[in-house]
Amino acid sequence: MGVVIGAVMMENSTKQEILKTAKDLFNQRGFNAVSLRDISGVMGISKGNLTYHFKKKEDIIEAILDEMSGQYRPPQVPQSLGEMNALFMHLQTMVKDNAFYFWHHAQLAQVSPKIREQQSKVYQTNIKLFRQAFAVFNKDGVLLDEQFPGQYEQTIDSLLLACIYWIPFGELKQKVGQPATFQQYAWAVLYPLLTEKGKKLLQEIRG
Amino acid sequence: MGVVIGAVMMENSTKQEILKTAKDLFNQRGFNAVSLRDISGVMGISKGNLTYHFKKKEDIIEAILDEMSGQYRPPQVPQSLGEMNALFMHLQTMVKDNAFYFWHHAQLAQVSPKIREQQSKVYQTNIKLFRQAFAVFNKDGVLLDEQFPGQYEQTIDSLLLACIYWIPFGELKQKVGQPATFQQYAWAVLYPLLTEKGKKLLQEIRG
DNA sequence: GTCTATAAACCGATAGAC
DNA sequence: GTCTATCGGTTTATAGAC
Repeated sequence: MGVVIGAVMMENSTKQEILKTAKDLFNQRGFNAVSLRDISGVMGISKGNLTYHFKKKEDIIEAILDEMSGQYRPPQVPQSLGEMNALFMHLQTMVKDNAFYFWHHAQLAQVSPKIREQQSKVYQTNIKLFRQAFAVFNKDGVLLDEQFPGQYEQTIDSLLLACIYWIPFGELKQKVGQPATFQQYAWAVLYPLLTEKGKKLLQEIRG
Repeated sequence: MGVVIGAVMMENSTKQEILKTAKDLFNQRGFNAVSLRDISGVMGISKGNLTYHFKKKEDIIEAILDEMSGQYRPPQVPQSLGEMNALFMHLQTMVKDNAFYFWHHAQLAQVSPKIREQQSKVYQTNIKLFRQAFAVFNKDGVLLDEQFPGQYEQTIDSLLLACIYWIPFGELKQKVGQPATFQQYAWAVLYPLLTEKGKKLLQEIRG
């Protein structure tokens, strides 16, 4: 939508170009190190033109996030450990492609209430997804019963925490050893909760 | 050291006062929302005086971190699950008292290489600590053997990840439910790796 | 040490000409 | 839509009086 003909196409192409350039620069230099002048400079347009399309830096980051969440297709509830593994890989790719966002996740929540709201919404969506998946796995006899009240909930939180902060944590590790993938963290947390049946199934999936 | 008599005491007291005020403001308003003018204004000193002691904002944050790591006593390797629980509570208190640092953990790594270096050092220290603790627990028969190569290592990473990012993650959760403590996350991750003996011991400790 | 005063360089943001 | 010009605010830095 928006991309129709001639003049209208132009309208959006500059706007889209700004978002693309901004995202690239954020990924390269970090959100704080990128000024509006940098973006317009790289693009070869004037700062005035840039602020015509986006009044504030805040508006740019919000537009990028809107685009991100627009592209994001809420995945189906995984019905098997194989589908769970696919979900982990999907999340990992998504995080990698939007590294700057997860690098600045905490800070961006402080930038605007809208971003804060969106983060909260994504968190709620994902926690529901995992809750349902855990219920399925437990019913299918691949996931152990809760060993104490709240175990599932806290395990899910550990998974989401690892997903969100995997990027900056990996950077922290870098000098010590090669950073693990999110997939590895996720299965390491989940593995001890699997039944014998579940463990065998996982081994088949991951080789 | 440095605090001796008269004039010499004065030298450091202003410097210390700046660090204390800056840290308080960072905790209250967030690192980015605090200007040098804010700090000098709250203290009732001139900006010129502030920049006499610290040339750049970067220097202030580095000095605060130096002080933090100076105060930090590297704990003994926990020899029992009770001592492990005490370590978790100690870490939790430390994180809470320096909330601003963990809120901005990823961003501060980008501010200066020195901070990045210090974070990496702390990470290395802690990973060693947990490795040794895990070995002790396994020898004492309260921790299961590794069920796959790297399980201990990745479990430790999950613990450290939760420790570092517990504060911003708790803020994200806030609207959904009451945030769990770091202690809760830590034991939720560790519990499934405990032997029956270990699980019983833990129940006695935590009630 | 502490203060005032000042200036350069940069930032986000706005107004108005074309 | 795009541009130039400009504003107020910030960090950073320097000078010099007390």
